[in-house]
Amino acid sequence: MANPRKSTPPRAPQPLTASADTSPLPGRSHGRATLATVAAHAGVTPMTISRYLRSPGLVALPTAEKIDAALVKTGYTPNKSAGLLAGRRSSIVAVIVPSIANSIFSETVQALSDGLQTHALELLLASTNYTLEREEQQIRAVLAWSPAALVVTGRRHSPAATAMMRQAQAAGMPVVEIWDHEAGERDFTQIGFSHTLAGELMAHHLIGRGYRDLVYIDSAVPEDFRAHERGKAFANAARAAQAQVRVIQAPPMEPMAAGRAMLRQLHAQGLPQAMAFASDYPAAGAWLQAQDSGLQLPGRLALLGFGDYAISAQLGSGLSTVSVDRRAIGSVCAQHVLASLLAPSVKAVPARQRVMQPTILQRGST
Amino acid sequence: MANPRKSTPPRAPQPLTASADTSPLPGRSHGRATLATVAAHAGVTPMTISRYLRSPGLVALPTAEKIDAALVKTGYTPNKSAGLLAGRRSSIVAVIVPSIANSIFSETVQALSDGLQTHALELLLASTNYTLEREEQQIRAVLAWSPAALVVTGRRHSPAATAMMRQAQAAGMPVVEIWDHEAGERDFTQIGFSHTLAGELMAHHLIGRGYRDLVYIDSAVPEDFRAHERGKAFANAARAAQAQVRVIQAPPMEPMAAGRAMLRQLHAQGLPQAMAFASDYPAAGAWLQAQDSGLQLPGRLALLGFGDYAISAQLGSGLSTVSVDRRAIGSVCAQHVLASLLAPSVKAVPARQRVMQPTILQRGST
DNA sequence: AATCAGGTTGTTAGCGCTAACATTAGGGCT
DNA sequence: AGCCCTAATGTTAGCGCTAACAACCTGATT
Repeated sequence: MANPRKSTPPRAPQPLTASADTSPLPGRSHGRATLATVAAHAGVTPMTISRYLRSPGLVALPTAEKIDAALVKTGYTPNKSAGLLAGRRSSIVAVIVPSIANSIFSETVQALSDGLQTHALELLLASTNYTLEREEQQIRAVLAWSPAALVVTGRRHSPAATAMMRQAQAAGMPVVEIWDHEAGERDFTQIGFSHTLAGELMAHHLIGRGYRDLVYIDSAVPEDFRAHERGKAFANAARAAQAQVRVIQAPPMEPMAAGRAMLRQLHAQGLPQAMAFASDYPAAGAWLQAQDSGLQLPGRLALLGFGDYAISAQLGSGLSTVSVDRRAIGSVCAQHVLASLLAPSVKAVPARQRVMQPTILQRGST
Repeated sequence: MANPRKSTPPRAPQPLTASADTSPLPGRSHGRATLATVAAHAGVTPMTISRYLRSPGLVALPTAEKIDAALVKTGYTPNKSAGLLAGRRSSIVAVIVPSIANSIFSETVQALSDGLQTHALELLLASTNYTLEREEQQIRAVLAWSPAALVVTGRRHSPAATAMMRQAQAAGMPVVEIWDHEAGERDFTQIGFSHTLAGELMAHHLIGRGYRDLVYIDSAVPEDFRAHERGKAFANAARAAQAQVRVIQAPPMEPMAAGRAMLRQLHAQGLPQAMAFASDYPAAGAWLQAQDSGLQLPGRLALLGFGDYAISAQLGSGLSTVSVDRRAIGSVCAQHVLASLLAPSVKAVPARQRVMQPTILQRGST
């Protein structure tokens, strides 16, 4: 019983594909063991191994033990391509973000990845560098892998990209837009917040605290639609409240340095009462520049960031900012995808929106 | 001649797999068009479409035009799983990092991704949360997709993980360890630098500038081997130079806050002459805390970070740090992978090491 | 006119796996 | 004893694609 060979000799004729019994090691051709290799070792059919791997409860205990041994001995690694081709069930989730390096997205991706990993889903990640053209290419590329779900950033896409997303969704694939939200009938599930709302929130906060001469420092990236949307809403809300407002595009340099540069420039030409930024990084840069210039915050100048990055809490009495739960976007997205995949019917989890609320985090700079 | 139909009527009976000619739209079963769908539309064999897609020069011009039209009409998207299964050529590169959110790695991943995208390679990304156990799981998971290459972080792996990596490499897959380097015979290509060297560099810098009572604030993460290695080397080098040195583990909190906390604590129990950190974040936190406490830098206390993050250049007269080219690690890795894949022989691009040199970036804090 | 080379397209056979159904062995029931 | 039901395993047929080779059609060569 300890020696399994005792009961194995009178086994099936096992002509198999090729050798696999000549060498005790993994398969032949290109190295890896296949189900057939394992099956030969365990004295059963490949189908039984496949079954055992996916629902162990379906095979008898003695068989299971033989299979376990064979699995270890052969060092079997499943071939997901073959599995996907035959079974039409993918374990890949495709995620497309503007930038991997930008911590605003990387935390979301991390949370998403964590959520998926517990269910053995893999992450196929692509970045667009903030261009719709690249996004379209990337969507095309990842769809070729028949992912279980497609996650894209934002609600603006090229016509071709939208068409591909629609078709994928029609074929039963969950398609999610993260980091954005717009009211009304939408084609896809959105998990995010309204950047218009966020921009208004920023304006109202500053106006509410008495600042009437405002500047919004916009993102230097042309296709950073969400930052522009916040800026536009900020300006509209400010004007509606009779405040003076300018929207200025940041110079295309490292964000914190850009914040410093903008403050320096405005300092030279005349400071507004308050500056709002497209993200906490330039705001932090401006904060540091203000400190270096001996500007009293918020007495002489108020500063408002966006995103609630770690640095904002660390700067002196704190940088006021807009808090958006970056990790929640990722984890809610993971949950949504999992729910969609487990749903009995494809339509059971329709394009329900998950709206998040950005909130003002008032600290010492306003 | 212009009308190819002239010679086509007496063609093959083309029974095909199924319909595909009954409906002008994409395939049937599960929505997507297949090569057969396109072939039916173009009046040729699937093989010809396949050929055209991979090497357009091999098909005649009139045929190419028909195929182009059919491609557009059917909205064909290739099925990479099937292609991989049949052709054994993967376009996936698997990358495993400790953390996606940590900007230290996300910039490397971004550079890697950029490098791969130009050659139509996709990125399968997984994170280990700094545990070898998860790393092993992730390696196992990504190998199931037969990636074209495997990139892991660091040189420490579980025995099973190492075995899988060895086997993959033996089967011809480039396997790369990034963010680390150790002299001598190694199993895998390494693209990174020696953390021992970096730690020594930090100690020598501080000692060279006259500081003799040192503290290294180590990472709070137990399996952040590289930070520990730097700390150990730092301490050894300091002791070898007759300096006094302590290694203290940071509290497990947000890195900048941890830096502040450590400085506060040391301030209470007696400050060393210089503090070195496992990364720029806690160093920046300490810098801000020092400023809030009115501590003169570097007169009363010297601060040395690691990583050359953007913030370090922005803090007052600057935070001295160790510069390591995070993006270069990613782009060199991409180049190496591409070279390996294009190499005629698998052995043509062997485990050649790419050693990078960390350098001290002296700024105002030391 | 027969031969041949080269360019172009078709045919065949699988890659490794799983859905769907078929088969077999045993156990409880009337 | 005969029957049916369930549990366990096997068989068959492909998923969509590509490697390898076969076939064909020119036009040039002898």
